[in-house]
Amino acid sequence: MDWKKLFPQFEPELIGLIEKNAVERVFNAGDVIMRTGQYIKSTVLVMEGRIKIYRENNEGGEFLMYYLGPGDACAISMICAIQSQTSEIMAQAEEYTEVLMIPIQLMDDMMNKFKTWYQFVIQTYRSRFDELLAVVDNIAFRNMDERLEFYLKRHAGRTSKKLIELSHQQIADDLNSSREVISRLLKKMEQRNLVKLHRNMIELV
Amino acid sequence: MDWKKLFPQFEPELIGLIEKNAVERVFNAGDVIMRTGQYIKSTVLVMEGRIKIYRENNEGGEFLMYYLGPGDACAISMICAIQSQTSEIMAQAEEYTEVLMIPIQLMDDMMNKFKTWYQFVIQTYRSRFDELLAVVDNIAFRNMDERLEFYLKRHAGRTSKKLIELSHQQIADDLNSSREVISRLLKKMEQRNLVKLHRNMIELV
DNA sequence: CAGTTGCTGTGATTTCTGTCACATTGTGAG
DNA sequence: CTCACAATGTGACAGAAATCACAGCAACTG
Repeated sequence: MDWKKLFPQFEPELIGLIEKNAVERVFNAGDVIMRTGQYIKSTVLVMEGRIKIYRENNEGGEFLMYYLGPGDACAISMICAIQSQTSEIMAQAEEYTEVLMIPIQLMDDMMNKFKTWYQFVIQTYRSRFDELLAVVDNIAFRNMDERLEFYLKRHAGRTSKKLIELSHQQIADDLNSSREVISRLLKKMEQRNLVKLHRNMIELV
Repeated sequence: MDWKKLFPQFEPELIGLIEKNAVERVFNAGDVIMRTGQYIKSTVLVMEGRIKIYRENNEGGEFLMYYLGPGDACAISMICAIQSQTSEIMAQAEEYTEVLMIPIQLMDDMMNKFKTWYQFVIQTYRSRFDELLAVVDNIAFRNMDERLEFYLKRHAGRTSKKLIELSHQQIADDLNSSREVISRLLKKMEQRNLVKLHRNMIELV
């Protein structure tokens, strides 16, 4: 595994420590990686794939917060790991995904010894906090049409493709909306020449 | 100032360092402490009073995220301070407020030297992240009536009073709603015997 | 006390979104 | 090809909330 390329800032000693202690795990598309209320015992580094971090409410509704990709770490797993607390979110693999699980016992040590790790943790907090702020902005101030555009752009940005392979139902779930609403809004976007609609796929133009 | 009582976990050496370097600042009700886009040069510890952390959008709407009280620290100022970045939020004193401003230059040093500081920072991140999660839950899954109840309870919890001195307009602003909607919902709550309404004041029962 | 100002109550209307019902279309299995 | 099923399109309706219009009421000012 050449996961070190994803974290070029880490010093060799830190990489050695991680390699010696971390466990590699693999998930397939749809696998649930972390569940609301679950006890956390490791910090997660993403090597490959794409993890969806979302919130679930008791009535079956769900709400996408953000994605983690290669080189990202789960901020929540870091916080919870350090304090040995439970998580309040769901994490699910969107595609084939490989992660490194670092036992929480190492966290304190790594924070103290390695400046690059400490900075990486801070950077991770900052990024996730910002993403969460963007999410709050969207649901607080924007209507569904704008939220949908934001969603599609973010999705395209991640995969850097012009093609988004999602059904309307999946999008509706992520936005905690309903399929009909999404279908209608997408049709309007098509009429405005922003997208082209295909089966199970949306093309940005 | 006996601010040390608010942070009993800090070791004497850390307290000494803070006392030597931090600047005390005072704000009156309504003073803006931090503005969107403003450059951050200090980490803020709250000694007394109450600070409202909220988001503003370009069309004049605002949206309350959470409050900071005595013993709290501003997570955003910590993150931004460490990375010398700008903030994306507004902070405003809700009442007479005293804070300690710790220059960012000290942050790295304190994180390395003092385990209690490091743990305090982590604890702060965790708390704010959780609060933000609760906010997301509310706007994503709840209607205005439930959000209003949550808002009132949180407000009462903070001040540990049964009396909430706010106009309907202020509440509407915090929830990014309109006065009429809030008035109507409060009336309904009064009919359900959850509150009593007075001028500029709401009484929880 | 009269006048002004700000807070609250309430109806009418509109927009956005969610829900139900059902039609249509694409795709793969047999 | 035909059937079955999943994805999509669309109309009708319902409910939440924003907006507009205006009335009543409390509190302060001079």
